[in-house]
Amino acid sequence: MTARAKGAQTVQQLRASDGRVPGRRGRATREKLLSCTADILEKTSYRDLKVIDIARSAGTSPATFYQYFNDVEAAVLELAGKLQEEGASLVELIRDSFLDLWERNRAILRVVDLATAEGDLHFQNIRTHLLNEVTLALRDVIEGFREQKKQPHDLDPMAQAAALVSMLAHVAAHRYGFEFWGIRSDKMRDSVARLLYIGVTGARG
Amino acid sequence: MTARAKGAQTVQQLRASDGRVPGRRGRATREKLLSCTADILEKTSYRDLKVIDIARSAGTSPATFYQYFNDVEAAVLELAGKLQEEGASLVELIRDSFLDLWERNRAILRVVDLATAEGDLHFQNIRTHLLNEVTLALRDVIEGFREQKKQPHDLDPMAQAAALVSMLAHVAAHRYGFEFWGIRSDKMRDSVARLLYIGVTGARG
DNA sequence: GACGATTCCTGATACACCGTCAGATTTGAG
DNA sequence: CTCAAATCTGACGGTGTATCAGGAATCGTC
Repeated sequence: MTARAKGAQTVQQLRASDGRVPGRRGRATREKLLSCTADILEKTSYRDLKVIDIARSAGTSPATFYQYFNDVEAAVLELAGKLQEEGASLVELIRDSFLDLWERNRAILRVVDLATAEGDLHFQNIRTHLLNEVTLALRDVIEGFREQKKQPHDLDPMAQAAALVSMLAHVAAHRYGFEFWGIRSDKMRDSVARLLYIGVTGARG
Repeated sequence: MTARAKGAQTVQQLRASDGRVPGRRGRATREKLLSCTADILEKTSYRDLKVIDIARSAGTSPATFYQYFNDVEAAVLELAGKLQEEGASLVELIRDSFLDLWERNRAILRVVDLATAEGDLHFQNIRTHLLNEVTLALRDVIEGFREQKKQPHDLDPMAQAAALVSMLAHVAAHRYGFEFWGIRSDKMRDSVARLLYIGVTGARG
């Protein structure tokens, strides 16, 4: 079992694994390493993501990698963390861009999913924050409909919202899988939108 | 990138990596290796699942492991394959045991999920077969309600079923995550059941 | 533009795991 | 008991991990 990242690296001041404060060049190679990590993650499985490949691909040596990250997970964690910023505007995307966000970052998001399922707290936080806003926004809307008696009284708006977001997330993650089943993606989107609508408003399709 | 399992091992006759036909003892250690793999998968992350650990834990050597499996993935694949048999009775479990199936095999199922997302066909098939019956069963029921004009005419029953199964699968996979959000699991179950009911029948809660 | 200090990078290294093979050991049928 | 098939393992070359000390580039300053 490898050690997890020991300290948050973006909190106060960016630090290398020793105490150095990175300058222009340092940050550049750091970024390069990150983007190479993302690239490789697109092409190979998470299990086969190796430090040496990242380093090679970035035209540098493994030792350099460890200058900036404690291990591969730390790099992926950082990539995932960047999604949080993107997730801030996620609420507006509910209607039909939710799938696109997932699409653009599917390589990272599936690792987030796995790590979350495996109980890694770092990733769990990211996942939470990423979906939190959507879920909360949905909850509020559902709450409104419940107060209007359009939804059952004993319904928990947060649970309902979480169930709906689960559907969104899972459908997004397995987007291509459905085509394999002979399901047209526009039909899929229809069903998701419809269920979302019904689940939120309590109305019929 | 490691090689994927080359041939199905359970199709005709169980074969070791050379041409041997395993006997009593051989199958025993094979089983032992499998169960140890499952055990370790419970405790450590998929990424850190090492052949040497499995072998040690089974009281044998890495070389023995390779006698029976091409790589770790092959072992996990086999474990996942066993779920297909269990999945055969999955239809009956729709109402409230779906989550339990996931629970009992969560370590393996999350790997199946990841591998599926990463496009491994072996795993994709297992996932497909595992969820296939449920989805098909749901589809038929939905189809029935559509013919009764209880569901919109332009609704694709298969897509609708897939969306609902997505919700089930995702909720099951992240069961504990919801407690972290302060969502009571009985409320969660209520919402899922309700959405499932509405989604299938087209009726209101 | 030369100097020193700081930052950056890498070769070397010790260690761990992978995947393979020849050969030692065990099993069991006759 | 004997022998052949089945089973296991020690040993090995190859690759990846993680660390460190020291060489190379960069920057501020005079």
